[in-house]
Amino acid sequence: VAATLADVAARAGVSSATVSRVLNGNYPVAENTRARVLTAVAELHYVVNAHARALAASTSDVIGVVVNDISDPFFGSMAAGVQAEAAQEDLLAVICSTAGSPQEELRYVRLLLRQRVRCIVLTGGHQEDPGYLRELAELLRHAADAGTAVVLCGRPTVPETDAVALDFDDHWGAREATRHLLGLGHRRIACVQGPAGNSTARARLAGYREAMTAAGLEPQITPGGFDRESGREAALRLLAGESRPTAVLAANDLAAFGVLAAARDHGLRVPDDLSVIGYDDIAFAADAFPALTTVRLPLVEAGSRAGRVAAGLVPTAGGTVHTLRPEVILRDSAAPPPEL
Amino acid sequence: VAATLADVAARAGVSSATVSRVLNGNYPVAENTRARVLTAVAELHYVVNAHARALAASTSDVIGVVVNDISDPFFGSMAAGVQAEAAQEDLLAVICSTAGSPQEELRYVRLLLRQRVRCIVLTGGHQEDPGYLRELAELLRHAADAGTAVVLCGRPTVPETDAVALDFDDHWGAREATRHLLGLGHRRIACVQGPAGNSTARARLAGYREAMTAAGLEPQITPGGFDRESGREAALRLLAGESRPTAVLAANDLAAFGVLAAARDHGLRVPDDLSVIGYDDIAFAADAFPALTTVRLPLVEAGSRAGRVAAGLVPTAGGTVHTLRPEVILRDSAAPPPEL
DNA sequence: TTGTACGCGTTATCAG
DNA sequence: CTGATAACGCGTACAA
Repeated sequence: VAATLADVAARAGVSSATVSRVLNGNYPVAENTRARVLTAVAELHYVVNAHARALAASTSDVIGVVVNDISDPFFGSMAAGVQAEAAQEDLLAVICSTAGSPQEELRYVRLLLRQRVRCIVLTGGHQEDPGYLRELAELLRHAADAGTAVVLCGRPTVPETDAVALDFDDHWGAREATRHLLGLGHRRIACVQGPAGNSTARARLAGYREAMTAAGLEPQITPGGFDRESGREAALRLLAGESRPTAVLAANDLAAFGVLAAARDHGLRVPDDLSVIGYDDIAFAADAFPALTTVRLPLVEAGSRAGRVAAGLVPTAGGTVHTLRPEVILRDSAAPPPEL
Repeated sequence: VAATLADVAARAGVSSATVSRVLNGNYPVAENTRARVLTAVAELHYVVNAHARALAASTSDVIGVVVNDISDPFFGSMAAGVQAEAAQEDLLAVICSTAGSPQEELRYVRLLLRQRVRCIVLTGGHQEDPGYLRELAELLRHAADAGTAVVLCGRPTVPETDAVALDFDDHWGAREATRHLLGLGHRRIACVQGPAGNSTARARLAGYREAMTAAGLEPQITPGGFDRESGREAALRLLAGESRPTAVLAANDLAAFGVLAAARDHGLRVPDDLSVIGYDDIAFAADAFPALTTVRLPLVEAGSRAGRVAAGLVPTAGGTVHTLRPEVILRDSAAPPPEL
């Protein structure tokens, strides 16, 4: 039911090759035949078949973006950055949500590979499982062989691979955030960890650890996650336990929201009784109560840069790693500890 | 550099047809030849070419989703719903952000049409511009002719079109929210409008109007938008003006966050001095200060349903309209007006 | 159960 | 400047 090049050609009284030429404008065509072709195109409501084009030209107009959860602003912001940049080049972005499952991620990479996408952007920290990483590395090498570039956005490089990485310096960010609390006079600073085995969570934890150790303090770490509920549960444990902390560094902003909620449930005022620092600076951090002190990550910018690489706008040596600096944003959720 | 069916066939010592058959499993194949084929596939790292497959079988494995802004949780949630459902069927979702521009929307629909996507999901309210709607309707008819279904998610039906619509009853929701304020004793209730010409904004405004008129009250409407900043500016105007309202119904939660911020800047306590109600109930509404009273929309569910239709899992008569009921969520930002 | 051969809609090469 | 025509990689009747 859809018109083809041949249909248009027949109607315009030319060969299909000519139609192709006026459509792509890459070869000279006489002005009047060009006009005839264009009317035929309009009359038949002709629409190029991207599959046929991709097959013949062996190029695709789509890039793939893999995220944990597209409704999470952390990923949403990066995806938006990628998408915006892709749009500049008339590229389409297929977005895949893995729910944090490495297996799903591998599955999606395979799916994207058979779509012959121009490039695959993997966002967010990876799971530090040797088996998974080996499989991923192998997949990425096959991708490279097949001409599909891979960009890592907000995630460290994958060993034995020439994927370009745009990583956040989370070690630095968490260390600075912890130092800020230290500077305010806190000594009992707890850290709500991110998901076990997540590279981002590990980097943040390491930064926290470094700052604490350097200050001669004992790290106080409790398991958590990157979602609000994990943060709440972790905080509940922390606040109920012995030696309650005077400050909490959360795995990310969502977890920090959970910590804030738990503090409220415990009748603690933030920041008077408890200081809380988040991580990421998603858009809503400023609207939380109190406005969340946090570590800002240039999420959209990272996405844009990844998108530009994906679109082939910037020449990149394989295996390059670019590190993006976070920034501590001072708002109202962190203050000096309560007097004793 | 990528292996083809023929390569695999050669290596396995069979015809390419046989390889195709074992890959698709839709025809009987002898167990040992099947094994030979599979080893060849593995050895050559063969990956199906989705374009070739789509061309030959004239079916595609991708659906298109058009949103205003993927980093906005309103759209992110719907997109997540669609995506999750698509994933069940091994479908990929290409997500396009229009930034609210009707022209961009049309452009993306065209782009998706040439990708021969299975289905296009258009999310969120549309612009009520006759020219745009006419063009859209025409495009959707061509889509139908070409076999591409269209689902409207969170948006009213497009006239002269057989697109399936899943719409929210925003008129009802805004009316109930307003009634809630009325019931609390408010008389001076203002409404921060959404973007001019947006169908969703209009429906919400109409609901507000109806409730006010029924109560014999004068509507107090101020231009706004669906973003935080618009809400803040609108509230600033409202709070600086004569006859300051005791309650504000915001166009959506983001705008409500802006209203809350403006109230803080004015030294007004919410809800003691000013009640605020949002709309959508995005995940962060509960973390705002005070926790936002709002109207919950089943965003993810709407997305899932749209996704199921898109995946062809549910038989749908063309032109059907399903209306989803919102629900007023009582939290802490709305209370009786201050004593005079 | 397996192979042959054609068609899917474009692009690109090569004549003219 | 334009027209044949051969790929592109796969699905699928039709035959064997």
